[in-house]
Amino acid sequence: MKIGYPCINWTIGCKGDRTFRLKSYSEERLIETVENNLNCLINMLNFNIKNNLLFFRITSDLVPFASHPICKFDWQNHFKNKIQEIGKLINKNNMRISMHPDQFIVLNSKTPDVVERSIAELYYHAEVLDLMKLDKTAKIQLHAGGAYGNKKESLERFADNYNKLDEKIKNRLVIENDDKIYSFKDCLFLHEKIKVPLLFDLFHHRVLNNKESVEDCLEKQRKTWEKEDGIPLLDYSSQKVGFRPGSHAESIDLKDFEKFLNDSKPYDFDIMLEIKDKESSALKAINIAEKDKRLVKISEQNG
DNA sequence: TCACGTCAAGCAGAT
DNA sequence: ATCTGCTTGACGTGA
Repeated sequence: MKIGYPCINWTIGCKGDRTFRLKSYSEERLIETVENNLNCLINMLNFNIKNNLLFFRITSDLVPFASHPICKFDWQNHFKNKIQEIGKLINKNNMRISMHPDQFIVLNSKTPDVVERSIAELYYHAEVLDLMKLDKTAKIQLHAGGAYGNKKESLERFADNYNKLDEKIKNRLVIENDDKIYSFKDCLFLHEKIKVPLLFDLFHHRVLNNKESVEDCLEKQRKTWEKEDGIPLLDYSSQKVGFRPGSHAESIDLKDFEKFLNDSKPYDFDIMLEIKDKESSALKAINIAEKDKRLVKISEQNG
């Protein structure tokens, strides 16, 4: 078990997700921004290593407009050395990495143009991880998409489009249950069709489910991951009290987290804390998890 | 230096 | 029809 937080770190004053307006696109601007983002990523990774946070989600904004037609720049080659350096840092410290393309990426859209642009964006994500020379355990997590009034048909459309994807993307894509449309059970249906690994989002499951126990989901999830995919990934969050169901908490509910750690034995997985205060909650979580025999520690790996 | 309108992209649900 | 949320504010013009 490794624990981490997504994309940005509020402590070190450098977030690595800088972007700019499409209107002000230029090659110089792109280079300058990516340079900044990669340096920040290194800083965040070093912070994480120091604090035993060995799971991290890399922002989709690392290379702004990478999949947009406006971008003709060969950023892959230009930043090859620096990206490889980052990959070495990750591999040396045996860190787990994920990425999460945002809401515009809809593989089962009824609009062919949306699907095409989504695939381009997925390709960009895969390229970042490939350039870092990370193995198949580094994953790109995506929701199943829209419902369009017919969930079954929409899942079948997802499966059809998935089957046409480049291996480069298929190697890394995993599907996550959401809190509005596709429950974990729906994702299992998808897994049966295309054998894609499933990422279990505990919080989404609490909002949208089919009355299955968490243990039941963890058992079924485990079977969707092959050995080379690594141990399963899990998103953890808790409800922001007084806000709409599904609203993410500002900081971690430690009692709930501790209870989940106890209840989830003997399953092993890496946990992404989707909590708004980021590393602050992650550090508290690590403190609690230190008592758990499942936790992988940096000293043990290097020793 | 700061206020504030707007930002590449999709979809669903609430208002 | 328009707004909000999603993993999250922050870019950039105008004064």
